[in-house]
Amino acid sequence: MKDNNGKIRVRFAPSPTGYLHIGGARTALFNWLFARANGGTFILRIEDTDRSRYVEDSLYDIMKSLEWLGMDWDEGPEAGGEYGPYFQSERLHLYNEYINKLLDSGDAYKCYCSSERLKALRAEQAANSLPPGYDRHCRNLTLEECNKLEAEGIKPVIRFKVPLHGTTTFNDLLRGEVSFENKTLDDFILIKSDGYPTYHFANIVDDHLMKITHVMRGEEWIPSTPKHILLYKAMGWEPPEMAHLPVILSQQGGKLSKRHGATTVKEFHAKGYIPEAMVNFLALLGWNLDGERELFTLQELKEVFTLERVSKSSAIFSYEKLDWLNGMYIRSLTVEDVAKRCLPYLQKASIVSKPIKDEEYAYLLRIIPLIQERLKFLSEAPELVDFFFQDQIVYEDPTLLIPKKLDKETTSKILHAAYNVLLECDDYSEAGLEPLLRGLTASLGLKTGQVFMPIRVAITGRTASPGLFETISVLGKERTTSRLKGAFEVLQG
RNA sequence: GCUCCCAUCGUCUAGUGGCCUAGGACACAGCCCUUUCAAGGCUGCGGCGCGGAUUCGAAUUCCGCUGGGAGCGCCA
Repeated sequence: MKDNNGKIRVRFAPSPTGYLHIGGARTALFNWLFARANGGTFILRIEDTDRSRYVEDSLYDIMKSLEWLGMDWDEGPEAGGEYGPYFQSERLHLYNEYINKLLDSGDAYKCYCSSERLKALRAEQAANSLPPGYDRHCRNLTLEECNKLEAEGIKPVIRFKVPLHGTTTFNDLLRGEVSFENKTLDDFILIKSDGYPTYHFANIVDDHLMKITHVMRGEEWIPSTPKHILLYKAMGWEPPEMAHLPVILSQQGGKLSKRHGATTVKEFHAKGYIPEAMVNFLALLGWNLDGERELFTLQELKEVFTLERVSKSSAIFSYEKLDWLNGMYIRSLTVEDVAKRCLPYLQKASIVSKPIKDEEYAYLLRIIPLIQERLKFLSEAPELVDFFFQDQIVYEDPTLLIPKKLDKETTSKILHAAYNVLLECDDYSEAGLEPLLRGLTASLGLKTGQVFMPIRVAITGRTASPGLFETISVLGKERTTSRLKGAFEVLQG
C-alpha cells in the first residue's frame, strides 16, 4: 500500500442500484477533495456484484451527477486506468483467485446451508432475543461431507472463518482506535452461491489491488470494518487508512428519505439548485474551515480541505440553509449565466420558445436583473417572469387593483392618469420614469404606495413584483399602456 | 436483544484547561432602507444533556448515566 511513491489514492465506490444519493455525493466529495488537496488520485469504482438490484441507468446518473457537481475521476469508467477493470463484475477472476488462497489456508470454508435454514435460524434467534448471526453449522465439515453435499447439487457459499476469540482493532483517522470482540462477529459470506463476491470480499481485494491508501466512507460501515481488517490479515495484506464520515440525517433524525424532500442529486438539479451551492452545502455538512467562513467554491475547497476539520457527529440536512446558499450563489452569477441556467425551466413552462429566438433572449436579458435577487431556485424563474411574456394580464381578483383605504373610483382615476402620462412619455428609462410617476402621485395628492400599487397590479397581475420603474422600463410603452387600459376596463366592469 | 459510533443555540458549527459574561451562519423576531416582494444593514432570541472525578481553574480530561444514530442479509 505504501509502494506507490507515497501518493494518495482514494476511491468512491457506489453500486449501480439507484440514482446518486445526496449522502453518496457527500462521500464522493470528501474523497475527491482529499485526493485533490493532496495531489492524490481519485478513483471511481463500480460495485456491481448484485445482479438482482441492478438499475439500468443508475451508472449514467452517478457519472452525470458527479460531473454536474464538478468532480472528475482519474481512473474508472470512461477514464480507464492501469488498475482496471473498474467494474467489479469484470473482476470475477480475481476474486476467484484470492478466495482459493483463503480456502487453502483454511481461513474460509464452504457453507451449504439453505436460505430457508438461515431464515429459520434468524427467526429463532429473534424469538429468543438473541443476536442474529450464522451459527457456524458448516464450519467444520469434512471433505467427504462437502463432496456429498456437492453431489446433491447444492451450490455452496463461501464464508470467512472468523477467529472465535480475541479483539480486532483498527485506527479510524477521525475517531481513533475502535475495537470489536471477535466473538461478536459471525462467519460472513465472501462468495455468494452465484459465484459473485459480497461487498466485504470484493472491497478488500479491490482496495488492495488498486493500491487504495485511504478508505473514506460512511459511518454505517464501522461495524463491518473489523471483518475487513480480519480479511486483510488473513490475506497477509496491510489495510489502508480508514476514515468513517458522519452520516447525514433527516430533520426527524433518521435516514434521509424521499419523504423529506429531494434526496438524489438529480432531484436537487431538477428543483433548480445549482451545483456551486450543492457542493458548498455538502462540504459544510461535516466539515468546516474555522467556524467563520462558509462560502467556498469547489476550487477553494480543494485548497483548504483537510481531514482534521471533518467532524465526527452526524449532521441533519437543512433545506433552509441550502436554500439560502442557493440564493447567495444565484445572486453572485452574471446575468448571462442566470439567463442561461433558467432557460431550460422557461422553455419547459413554454414561456419562451425552444430554441429561444434572438428577440426573446434580448428581452430575457433585460428581465433577469429584475428577478435575480428574488430567485431562490432556478425552477422559480417561470412564475417570476411569466407576466413579462403574457399578451394580456388576467386579473383573477380585480379587487387587488384597489389599494386598501381607497375605492374603485379613485383607483380608476389613478389608472387612467397613469395611462395618459405613460402614453405621452417617450423616455422609458428608469431615470425618465421615476420623476414622471412621482410627479403623478403628487398631482393626485395621494401617497406613493397608493398610486404605485394599482399600477403594479395592473401591469404585472400581482401585488409582489420587481421595482415599478424597472418593470415598466423593461415592459415598454406598448405593453404597459395596454395593460393599464385593460385594468381600467376590468375595473369599470 | 447484542455490538459500535456520537453528544455546544431549533439546525450546521467554532472552541482542543484559564483569551468563554461560549464566537459565526441558517431559521425566527424587531428595527432601518423602501413603491410591493426580495436583497441589504442593525439589534434581539437562543446552547455547553445529567451526575461524579481530576485540577487552583473545566464546554474542553476521565468514569458512569441518559439521549440520539448506525450495524447485525447469498445488499452494498
